[in-house]
Amino acid sequence: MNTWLMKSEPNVFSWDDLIARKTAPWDDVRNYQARNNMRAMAVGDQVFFYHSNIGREIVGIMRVVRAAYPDPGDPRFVLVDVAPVRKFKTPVPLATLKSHPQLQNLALIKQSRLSVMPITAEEWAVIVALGNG
DNA sequence: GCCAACGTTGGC
DNA sequence: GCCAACGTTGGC
Repeated sequence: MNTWLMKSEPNVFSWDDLIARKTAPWDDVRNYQARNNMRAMAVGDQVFFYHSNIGREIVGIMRVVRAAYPDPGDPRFVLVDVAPVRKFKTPVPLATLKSHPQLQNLALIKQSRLSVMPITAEEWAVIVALGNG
């Protein structure tokens, strides 16, 4: 199983929206690097849900329930379907990630505009511990 | 609201 | 194929 992080602006699509939908396509990714990461996802992979712009924190964990398929709105890009796994007891803010010695290589920090990125097993474990989730 | 970073577009 | 102009993302 691989692990990932995906960003969404919560005023557009939030964790609570995902809970309400139960499962939802992750759409509007219009960046090739992010798309390539989505193509590499498999059913069962786990994904951190990060609220960008408003909140700026990882709020929970979701899982991939359908692997990449063409975006009907633009076949150059793809969608994956996701479902919630659990919410963090303590959301993990960007500032905490930035200040953690074991998280300095996060693409979230080094490539701030990338919206879909891989997370290593080590980083995953550190962040889950920070979130008490 | 500003602006740095950076990806894309299009003229040449 | 280069690169200037432009648009977008997202932190601050």
